Amino acid sequence: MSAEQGRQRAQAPTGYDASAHPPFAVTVDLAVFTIRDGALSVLLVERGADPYSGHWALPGGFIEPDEDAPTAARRELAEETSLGGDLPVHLEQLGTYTAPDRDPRMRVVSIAYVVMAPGLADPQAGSDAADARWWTVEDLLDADGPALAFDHAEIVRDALERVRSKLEYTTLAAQFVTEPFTLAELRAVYAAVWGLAPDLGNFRRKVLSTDGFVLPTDERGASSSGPRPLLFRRGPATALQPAMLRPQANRPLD
Amino acid sequence: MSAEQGRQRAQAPTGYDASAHPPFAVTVDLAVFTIRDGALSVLLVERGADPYSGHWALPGGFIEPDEDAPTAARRELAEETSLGGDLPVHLEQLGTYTAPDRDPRMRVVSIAYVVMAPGLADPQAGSDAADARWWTVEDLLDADGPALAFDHAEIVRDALERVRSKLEYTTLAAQFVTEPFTLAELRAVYAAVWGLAPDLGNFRRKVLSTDGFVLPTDERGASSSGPRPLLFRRGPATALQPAMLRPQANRPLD
DNA sequence: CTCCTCGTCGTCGAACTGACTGTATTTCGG
DNA sequence: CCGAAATACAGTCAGTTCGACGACGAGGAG
Repeated sequence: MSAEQGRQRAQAPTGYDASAHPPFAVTVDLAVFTIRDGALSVLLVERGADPYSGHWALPGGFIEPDEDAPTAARRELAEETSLGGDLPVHLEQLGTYTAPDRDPRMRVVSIAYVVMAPGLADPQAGSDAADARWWTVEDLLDADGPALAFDHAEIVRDALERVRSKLEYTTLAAQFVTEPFTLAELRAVYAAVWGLAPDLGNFRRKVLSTDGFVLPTDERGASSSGPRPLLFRRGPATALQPAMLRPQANRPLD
Repeated sequence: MSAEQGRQRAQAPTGYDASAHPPFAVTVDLAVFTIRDGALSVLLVERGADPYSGHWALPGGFIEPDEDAPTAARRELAEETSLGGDLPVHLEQLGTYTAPDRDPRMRVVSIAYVVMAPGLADPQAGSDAADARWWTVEDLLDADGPALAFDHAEIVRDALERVRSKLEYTTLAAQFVTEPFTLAELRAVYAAVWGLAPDLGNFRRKVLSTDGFVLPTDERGASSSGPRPLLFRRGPATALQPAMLRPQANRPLD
């Protein structure tokens, strides 16, 4: 809501007294995932200014006066990764983080977004960041991994869980591979995100029997040894029904 | 994020110039669902001030300087429904709505929450609202239903879809009934939310075979005719694995 | 006493899954 | 040129869950 407060504070119905409300800054933060060398990775930037100078953080920035949050997210994504809005990246809102002390300077609420994209190039440190690079999730979550700025460790945890669960019941894995792709490449996405590869035969059966998950082409890719695998493109389907379960989570009712 | 902008705007590292950023107001809006007389219903308040004076809207209000969004949501909930924080209501963040022109007075972003609670009493119009009452979802979505203020129609749509899908793969339905409850009452929740009741026998089998969904008591409730049904309480389980599918969505791969 | 309602329990075939085996195709080492 | 290794792809089989449906029995209404 927004207008109830006009009533609640007994102000003039049409006027608005900004001083009656605490000043908020609103930003977007991006948890950008890709798969590099078979490992699920997140894009982080090294902060060059206080607070948290020298710490790694999620890319992000303020929402401009005339743009909404998705637009701001796409703009920041383009600035940080040279990913244009035309690339088939998946971008979805994760949640909003509002702890009053999450930024020591002032009251900032951050709208976090999850981005999933096929193998991206190494970023160059933007003009505003000391450094920028991909971190594998494994390195990031390691005990002696970097301590992230603000509450970004929490955001990364939530984003990771979102990605992992979305692979179960959507066709989102196809967003992580470049077209055309083989089924082995698609399976490698699941292996990288879940840490455990689904059974090869059952995976093929599931993907191919789900109408519109992948579209077969009439081409075959290269092979280091063995038959040349058929190439596919992304299909129009978005939901997986029933879900594809993560291998380790298969015994929920025992 | 929040501090990147310090860099991006080349400000002093520790200082912060609020005037460099657009002033945002941040509110929470609540989509409170309950089941009354077998119908899924949403709580709305009638606005008593411009803009949208006379229109129905979701309850909500500003976030105070020293509280986070969940705290603000609980506070507004208590103010609007006399639901204390002790009642077993489910409250979860739905998403944040940021269209620049969603409030004609100033820039407002709203963090929407979904609340699910057992049958609630009729609200009395708060001191700040012209009126407040429950609307059945059916009446609300009807062609000649009320036009909601701001973008609240969109929020209600999203919230409704959230509730419907959450019933599929979580034990959330138990949050809509008062303890102790019968399986028929629990099934009526699914019927009200989905608009179609799951098969009785299969529903029993699913609920009872899901460990920790409901806990049997040694009491039986009243019955207008027939055997007296066993009473249950909510169990500790939260996830449903595999999911319980909405009846009309059972043929996804045909 | 009888009808009717509804809680409870059981059955059956279809669909899906996990685990596994088998076969064909290609490259590479010798 | 030939065999070994690796890989794509197809198929089998038992176990589980699901939708659909029917049977039984306890209680109240007429």
